[in-house]
Amino acid sequence: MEKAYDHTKYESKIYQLWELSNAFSPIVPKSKNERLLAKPFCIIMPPPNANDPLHIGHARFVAIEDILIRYHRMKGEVTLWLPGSDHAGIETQFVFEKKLKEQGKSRFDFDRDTLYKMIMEYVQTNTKTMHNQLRQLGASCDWSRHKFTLDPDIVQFVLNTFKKLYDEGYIYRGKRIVNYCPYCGTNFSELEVDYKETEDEIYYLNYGIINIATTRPETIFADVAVAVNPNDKKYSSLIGKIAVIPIIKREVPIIADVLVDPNFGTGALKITPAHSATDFDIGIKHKLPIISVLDDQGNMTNCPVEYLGLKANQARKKVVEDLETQGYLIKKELINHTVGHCYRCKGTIEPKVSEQWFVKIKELSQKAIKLIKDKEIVFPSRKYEKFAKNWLKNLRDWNISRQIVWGIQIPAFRCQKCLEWTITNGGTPQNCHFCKHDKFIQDQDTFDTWFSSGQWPYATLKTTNPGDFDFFYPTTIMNSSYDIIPFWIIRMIMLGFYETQKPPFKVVLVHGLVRDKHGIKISKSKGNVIDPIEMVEKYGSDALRMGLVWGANLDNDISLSEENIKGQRNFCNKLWNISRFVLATIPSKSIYKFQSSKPKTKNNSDKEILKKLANTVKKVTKLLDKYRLNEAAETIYSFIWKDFANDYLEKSKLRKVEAQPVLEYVLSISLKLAHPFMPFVTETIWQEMHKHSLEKNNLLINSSWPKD
RNA sequence: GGAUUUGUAGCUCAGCUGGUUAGAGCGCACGAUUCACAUUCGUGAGGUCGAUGGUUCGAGUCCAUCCAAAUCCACCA
Repeated sequence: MEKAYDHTKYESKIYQLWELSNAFSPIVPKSKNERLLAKPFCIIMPPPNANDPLHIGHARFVAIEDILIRYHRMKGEVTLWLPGSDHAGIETQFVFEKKLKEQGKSRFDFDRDTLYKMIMEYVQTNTKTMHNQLRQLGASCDWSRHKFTLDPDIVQFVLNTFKKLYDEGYIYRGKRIVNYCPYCGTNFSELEVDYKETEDEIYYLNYGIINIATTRPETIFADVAVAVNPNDKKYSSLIGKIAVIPIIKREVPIIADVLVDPNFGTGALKITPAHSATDFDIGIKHKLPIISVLDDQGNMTNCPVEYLGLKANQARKKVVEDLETQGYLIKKELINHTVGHCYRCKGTIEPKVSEQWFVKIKELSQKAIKLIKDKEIVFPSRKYEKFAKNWLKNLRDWNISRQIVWGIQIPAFRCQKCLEWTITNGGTPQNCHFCKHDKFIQDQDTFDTWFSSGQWPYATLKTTNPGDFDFFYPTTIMNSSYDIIPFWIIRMIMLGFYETQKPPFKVVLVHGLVRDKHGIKISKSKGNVIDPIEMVEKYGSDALRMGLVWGANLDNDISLSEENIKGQRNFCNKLWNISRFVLATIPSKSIYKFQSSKPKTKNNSDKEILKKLANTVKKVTKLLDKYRLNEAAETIYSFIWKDFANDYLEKSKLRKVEAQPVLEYVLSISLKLAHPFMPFVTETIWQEMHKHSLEKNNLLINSSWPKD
């Protein structure tokens, strides 16, 4: 063995050794009796987006899940970690369009099929990179069961669920205000809109007998009413009377609604249902018509001819000029208010009325809440349980259509004759239910990516090996960072229970984000990005993994510094050198049987270290069962470095031959304890130890978890 | 406006159901050196656990109030 541990020499070889021995692929017991005795342990990996290399956040979840997986595998449970990748709808299409733009092209240069094929190729290349990166991180997942969200069998499940939801009355098509991005050409869910404080001009306008204030004068042509608060005394005499829209001189009613804030602007609000969410709600309540003055490209329409075709901000300028010359502009002032921006392209979101597919959420979310209340789904962290329940409680109907190509096209077919919709689970229908016509056009929209990933746990297990679903479902643990609880975790609970009448997982293990060494959020613009693969190459996978669980408990965000990773690299080297010391006196050619059971001894320092070892085993086991990975890691670190190396090993130098059995025993148990955290260095040492062993295929990964 | 969380050593953070002199890593100071390891070893400095009250035999831990900070959600004409 060399003087220092050089991870670059061993890591990829060790991973190959595991993969070739099928160590990651569980064998589901065939007979009923065997199955009753076997204990399943299953984690479905949150499928990384197939559009970019892995970032440090992925590395954290890989570390966490791999630690748990290896621990349970060593405990003898039938352990499956199922890897996957996510087509990640809008995200991926956006990343891809950025690449197109670099080549001076756009999505409008291609037809639907071509664009889809191009993105698919791009995604497949990325997926390969991602898989190799997962290998570099040491992920002991079962590659033979890998699934992709656009695998045909997965897609079929998603289509079936949509059809079932439709048949059972959970799906409807409705007019709603959606967050439309004219640049991206699609709408976004509420969660995908960033609200930013913006300084804008607000214009006070004369509407005949009443004055209003607005930041969007270009939409006055879409006004259908003026509303005041019913308790606002200064306007009570005007309710029911008529206001007049400037320039076009259209008469609209003055109505009363509690949603109007009497202290804002003039206390009177122009109602524009097509371009504002609040106005839309008020419009529905008062049965007002909807007039839209902006088309899908964000150009003016349904307005006087001089504004036709202008962009909203151009139109605004011109309208304001005209209002001023015609004497309708009373005053303008600057205000700070929040405006929705597209989280992808950062452009202004245009609230827009459009027809979308919705899932009725109430019943589904109530059942999900009940599963959590009944502890059928357990959140070890109280705060994230509250977070998830709170989200479920406040969910609104779920808009699942997106106006993009990259995704699963919605199986909704519109009859060309009567324009009614027919829903299938994939194929074009034979005849229209309503008029018997046989020509259809399929909806161009695709599903929200979370609608398909929300079905991930059962869709994957039902499409891998026969028997997987029965044995592994409900899965044991779902692990994710807290930021995708609203998008993903709660959707999986709702759809999983809807489809299987069982929770999709028993435990939701939520972890925090990775931050830089000062606790600052990592972002490209701040330049504090930590590339996991760079760290692996520099310090080794084991060091990075330890760094990612070290120092902060799972719930909280973790501050990761290169110094910390370096310190863990030093720990790997410490373990390496302990082994070098222990193995130094072993004859190198003959067959050697290592001390694998607890040695009998009368020596006091022997007894002391054996006792400390037993306590450490007990403590680490308990901590791992409670998901307190940071404390477990620290316990192992401190035992190996302080108790074993600095204390016992130093003392043993005077009596090396006599102490040899204890040294061997403590080393082998230490390797087992450390293996889930630092799989590469521990396996490398194990292989070194068993070079001349009689047992074939003696892999640490397959060994058993220590008991005392 | 609603919800959640945090405040412990210079920095980043552990400390689970309350129980001796409050811990780790990094950093800092001093010292050691052909020893398995300089990716090392030894010694040490450094904290009235955000503040004030309360419960208790006993509070970093539980309760109340206050101060400071963070995150998420809603609204903004």
